Amino acid sequence: MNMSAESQGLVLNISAVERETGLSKDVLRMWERRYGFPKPGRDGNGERQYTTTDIGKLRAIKRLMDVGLRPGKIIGLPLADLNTMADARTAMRPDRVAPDVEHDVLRMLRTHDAPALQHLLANLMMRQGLQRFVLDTIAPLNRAIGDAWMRGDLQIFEEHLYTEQLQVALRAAINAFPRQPGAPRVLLTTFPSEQHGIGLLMVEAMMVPEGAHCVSLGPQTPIEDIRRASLAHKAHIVALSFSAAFPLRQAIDGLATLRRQLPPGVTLWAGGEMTRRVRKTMPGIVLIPDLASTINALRSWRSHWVPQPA
Amino acid sequence: MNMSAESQGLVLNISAVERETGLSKDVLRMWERRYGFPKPGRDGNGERQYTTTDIGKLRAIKRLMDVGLRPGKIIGLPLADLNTMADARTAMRPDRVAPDVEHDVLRMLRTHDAPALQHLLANLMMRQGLQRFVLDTIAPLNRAIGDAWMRGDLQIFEEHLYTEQLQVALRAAINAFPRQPGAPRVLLTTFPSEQHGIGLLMVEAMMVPEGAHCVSLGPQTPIEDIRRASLAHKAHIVALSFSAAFPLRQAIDGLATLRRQLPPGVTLWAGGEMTRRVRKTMPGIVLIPDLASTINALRSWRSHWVPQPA
DNA sequence: GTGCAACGTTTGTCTAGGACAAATACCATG
DNA sequence: CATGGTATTTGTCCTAGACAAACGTTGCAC
Repeated sequence: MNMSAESQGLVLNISAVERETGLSKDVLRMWERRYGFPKPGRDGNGERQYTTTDIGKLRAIKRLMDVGLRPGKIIGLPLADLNTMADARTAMRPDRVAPDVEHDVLRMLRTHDAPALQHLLANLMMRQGLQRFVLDTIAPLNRAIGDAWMRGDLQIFEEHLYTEQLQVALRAAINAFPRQPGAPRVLLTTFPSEQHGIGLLMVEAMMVPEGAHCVSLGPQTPIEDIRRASLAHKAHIVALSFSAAFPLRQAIDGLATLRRQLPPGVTLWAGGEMTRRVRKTMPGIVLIPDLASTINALRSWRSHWVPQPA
Repeated sequence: MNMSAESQGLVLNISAVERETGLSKDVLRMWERRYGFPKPGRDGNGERQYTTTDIGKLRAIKRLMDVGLRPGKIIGLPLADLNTMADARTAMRPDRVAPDVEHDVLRMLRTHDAPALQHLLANLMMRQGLQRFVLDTIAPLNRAIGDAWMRGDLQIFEEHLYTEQLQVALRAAINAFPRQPGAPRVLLTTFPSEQHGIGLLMVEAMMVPEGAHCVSLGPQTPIEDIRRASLAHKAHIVALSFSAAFPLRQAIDGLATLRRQLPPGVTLWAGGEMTRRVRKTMPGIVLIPDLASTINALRSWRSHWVPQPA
């Protein structure tokens, strides 16, 4: 009778879990059938009642999947092991954001203090310069925010608030650079099934100080539209961004198709976490494994490019 | 054999329709069972294949539902009738955005030209002033964008682009006003099941020029958190925003609960399209049926309010 | 070793109809 | 006119089976 209730006695229905974890109802039911986790209790009406403990483990799994691991390999592991794996991944990366900055940002997000966050971001940007700001502060901060969400330290809409404020800050900084007409014109976008658009803005922030003229189409542009836009803008480079979990085959097929559709003189770049999983060599496609490489790739392009006769 | 293929021969699976219309897969299947619409063809594997014509009608139905109509009443009507109803609604409203502004904004969205849109919005705002900008330009523009989406003139992510740019413009304008310490403190948010947050920003834009000190929690704040935040910020007014389709009973119950939890000295406002559907009188709750009323409500509050002894 | 095709395995999404509760509309009563 | 009860509408959840896309691995050719 007085068995210890789940911490705080909170139960969530399957919709709430879908919202909290980003895993579809179908997937949640399927995992229960196949792997036996999560195995929620049922209410009087036979409907699933998930616990906050379930949410924690599901989030950890989701986060590891987002960096390429497969659910079957990790779903049986205890939460502690999952956290160990996630920690190992973050420890692997040399770039860590200053602890006090991370702490401040999390506090502002939890109190929904958008103006303060905006002020902090602007301040850091002015101090570091746009490129270092993106590389040294934003990239690791993104990971820190993701980890905080996994631990349940942030609500999903608090993560959205972060993304939104970051976009405001980056856009303002990018717009502050004057457009140089003679510079290489770069078309930025993602394939239709790619959700994450923040990477585009970060790439743009890396390139604009180098004197590139960026045209961002936003995320999710159909291949045919990419082709048309590249012609319309007379782009020299078409750059696509892929998040870590993007289906490899779909990316390779899409890139090959796009490569065939683009004029040979147009350079095609593929960047983002996904590109580290690529083993094949793809003729006519330049892989950009991390943000810092963007600058080298641009300089390399400049040294090889021969102005085309109109 | 050579029967006319659907216009452009495009077919969409149920996931694509969910994404394009915002109607869940369950709802799409249920409507097919109950009302016989939409009745998609099937591919070799028995999976539903919707046509672009289906999408058009589904969007029209969704849009009319979002203003309070029920699906059973309208799902049998031909598309022309649905459009007539939608047009009648827009014609009813006296506020229409200037046709050339609407045209320009749609063009910029279709070409994904965020900087141009930003420039246009900033320009209009400077010319009209913040309050008139919100009332005369943004409110009708929002409806125009929604209608364009219904007609299929805009992709879903182009609508998102609009929302995003609008937020940038409004936030910048709001931040430009100095914070007056002695003014009434207004806490702005929505209930957890309410998705639409842009209304909050518009309310804030209406109030800040009146000298109010607004604290926006963003959308989806649990009732208990609203209570705590109102105490923490010593709010004089707590203002909630509800979109047109918000479940009436849930709003009334939630408002009654919140009213009981808040100190009697704190004024409780309920605004947004939904409030026009309210018939009951709710003691201790002020209904704000439209944006323009915000200013009157604020002046009324000022004239009635007696400073509380600390 | 490197590149590539063919295979088995893993994984997500789709299908069907049944059931029920939340939300609403309608109607009667104070 | 306001409140409360009843009928109807409507969305979400349930089970369990099926299949294709994505993945990793193996074997073969260079």
